[in-house]
Amino acid sequence: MGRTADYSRQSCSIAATLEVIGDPWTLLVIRDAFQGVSRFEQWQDRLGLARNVLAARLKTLVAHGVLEVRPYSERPPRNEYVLTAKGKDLSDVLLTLHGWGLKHLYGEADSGVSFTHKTCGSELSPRLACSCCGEIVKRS
Amino acid sequence: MGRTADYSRQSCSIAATLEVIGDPWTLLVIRDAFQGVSRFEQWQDRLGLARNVLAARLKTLVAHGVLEVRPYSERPPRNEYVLTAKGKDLSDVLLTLHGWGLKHLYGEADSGVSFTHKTCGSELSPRLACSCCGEIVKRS
DNA sequence: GGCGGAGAGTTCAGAATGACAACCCACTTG
DNA sequence: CAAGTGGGTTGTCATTCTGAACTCTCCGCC
Repeated sequence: MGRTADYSRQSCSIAATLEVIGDPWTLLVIRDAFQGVSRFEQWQDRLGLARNVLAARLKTLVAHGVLEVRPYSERPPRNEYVLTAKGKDLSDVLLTLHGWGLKHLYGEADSGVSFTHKTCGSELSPRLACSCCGEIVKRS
Repeated sequence: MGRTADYSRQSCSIAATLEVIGDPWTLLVIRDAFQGVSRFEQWQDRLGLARNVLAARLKTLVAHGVLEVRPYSERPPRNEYVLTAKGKDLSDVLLTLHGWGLKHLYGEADSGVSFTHKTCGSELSPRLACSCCGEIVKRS
């Protein structure tokens, strides 16, 4: 479902990740999930995407263990979708995308969403650090 | 071109970033660019995507300033595509995606590609740090 | 000089998705 | 009891992707 592209022969964890979150709208669904959205109608209102596409995206995210279905009413059947631990780990991806967009697309301003680093209080502009030695990573 | 989805009304730097790199194949094109691929035929061989789609992706990446065209032959006209500074800044995005896939999809092994942190020599498993205070970011 | 081949695309037809709108079902509220 | 709400499903139509063939320009070779 989703993308027509078939990344399967890549055997690469980047391709594998894109297999999960690379469909159109998927990362925005996850972004909104981080902002507390958990119901069908809320996503539909905020994103304005087609309902069948949203239903399909939620289904595959659940299938991949990124979201979890949590029924909050039996009759009529009503579901909430909440991030699993696996899903919450995608915060890094979102923050990195946000950081790049902020730097290169919005000229450090006016980004719509923003994240603040609670510990130091500044607008978060993330860098990658090596989990082994803690040093900020530079590319060669 | 690419995705049918229209993110434009989102006014969010995540959506804006996805507008640039969210099309199918685009991030894999960039991944290969980091691994030294710079010519049409090389991408086509490695990714196995349709030639017209590759042509379209290269064109929009150039239009967005992620790649730069560099002719290396006048007659016949032959172009190379190389990452700009803006494009190179996407390394963080790739590394983050890689890290997530490694952790959640491949169980810390067998990822196809790998990145090594030159300074400390270990397999890189990146964390986000606050560029202001250097602390590893935790989400709330 | 003519032939085959490489590189970088472009141009089709046909298949698979995504978009949009309408519809359905089970309550709930006025 | 009629209208509204949440959460979808179904259907049709437009767009995109795929795959394969075709172009164009040069290069090397016999």
